[in-house]
Amino acid sequence: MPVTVLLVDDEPLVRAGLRAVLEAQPDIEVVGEAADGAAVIPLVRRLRPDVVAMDVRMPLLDGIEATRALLRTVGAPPKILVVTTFENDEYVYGALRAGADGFLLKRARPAEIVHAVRLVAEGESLLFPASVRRLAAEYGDDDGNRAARARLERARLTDREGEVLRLMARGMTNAEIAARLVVGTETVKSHVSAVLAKLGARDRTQAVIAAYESGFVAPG
Amino acid sequence: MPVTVLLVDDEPLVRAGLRAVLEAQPDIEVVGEAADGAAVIPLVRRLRPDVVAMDVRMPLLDGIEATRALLRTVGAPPKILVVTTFENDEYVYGALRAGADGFLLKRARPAEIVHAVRLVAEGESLLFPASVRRLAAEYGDDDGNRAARARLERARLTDREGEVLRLMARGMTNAEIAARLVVGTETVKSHVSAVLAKLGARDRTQAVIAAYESGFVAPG
DNA sequence: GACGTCCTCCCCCGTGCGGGGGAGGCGGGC
DNA sequence: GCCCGCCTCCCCCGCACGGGGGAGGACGTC
Repeated sequence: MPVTVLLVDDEPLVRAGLRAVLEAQPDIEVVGEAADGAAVIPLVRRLRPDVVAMDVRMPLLDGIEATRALLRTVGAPPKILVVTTFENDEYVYGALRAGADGFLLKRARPAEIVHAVRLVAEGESLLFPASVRRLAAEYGDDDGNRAARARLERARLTDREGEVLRLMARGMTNAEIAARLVVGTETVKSHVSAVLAKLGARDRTQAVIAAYESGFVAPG
Repeated sequence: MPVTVLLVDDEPLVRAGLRAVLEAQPDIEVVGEAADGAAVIPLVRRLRPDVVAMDVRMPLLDGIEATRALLRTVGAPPKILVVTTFENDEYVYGALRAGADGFLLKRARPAEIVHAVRLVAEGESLLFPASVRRLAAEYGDDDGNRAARARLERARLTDREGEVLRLMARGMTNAEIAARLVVGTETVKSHVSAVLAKLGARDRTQAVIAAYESGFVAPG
């Protein structure tokens, strides 16, 4: 009995690529595709896939909301493999908290992609090897997944800080951010300082760079 | 006689996607793949494809250098279709100047991708419709391609300015950039001011944002 | 009730940044 | 020959920024 997979990504090219890679395996079958998160639930109900390979950044309903919705509304939900372009994608951790079973980098080699699908299908939790290893090495912990998640939770920006960082990444000054959020500039300065500290950034420019590099904000 | 295509991209997933999309067409045949620019020339000599679909950002030899090398060393070179993630990618214009025949966004729909390959195979020059239309509208010119290229040439950063912007996008202060380039800080300030003016940015943070948004620098 | 977290706002203070000027040298193009 | 673009460096000046420190109120957890 083959592993059945549903592909969810807004880029047709990525779907075609995943389909080509996965269908080359005799024990994996792609049973459907969706271009946005909103279409996922009815498709899962109908197709009952073992695994959903889901992009995090999508129109209408993103991967986090789609994951949450799936686990809430579908009995015996499929395993959810979050597909992303960047390691340390802010959204990925959101998706993991929402209940996703693992994530996968788009730049992974076909063999890794296949491996990841098989692993989550078997019920294993999976963070992308490279980033897990790096984090484990960095914090001297051998229980990679759990430690990595915990650490990333601690360094996590608060809602307000994330909001401020997003506005910083749109090129706004502290005064403009203050006006937008209807608070004083001193408040914004506090949040900015917290963001800089948590991100290890020296100034707002470095913070914005970190936001782009981590995928916290995306170009385009 | 089908159109023969050689795929050049460092991401296996993108190659698989392009292959799946193009091979679905009876009149298009993918005759080979390469993962970096360095492998292109021998492959072109051997396979003689009609079209090379080439990523701009690649290890070893990027799309610009590969394009230049192809046109210089191969008799009766293939048509070159540059594949990119961002519109207004700095490298794309470099590739066009180097002699590429058109460019194509990765997020294009399969039909557009197929269309683009057919078009350049027939000898048409092609810039991605959306960006051409926007530029044409913006500058009130109906000769889209030519005007767009000319405009982008004028607003183009000088070599030094581009170098400075790249270092700005790595979070460096003016003093650090000056040390790196072995010039005075006043010189760097001049270049930074020029960059801000040409990019319409208010400060270095906005300039770095523009660099990311335009694909001048890429995350990851 | 005590504690922690988050959001809010306040002070002082040094400085990197960017604007507005100008200017010299050097190369290529007309 | 001349002009123009580019790279280099210089002056003055205002200010947004970021560090350091503190503090109050709201909310939830234990």
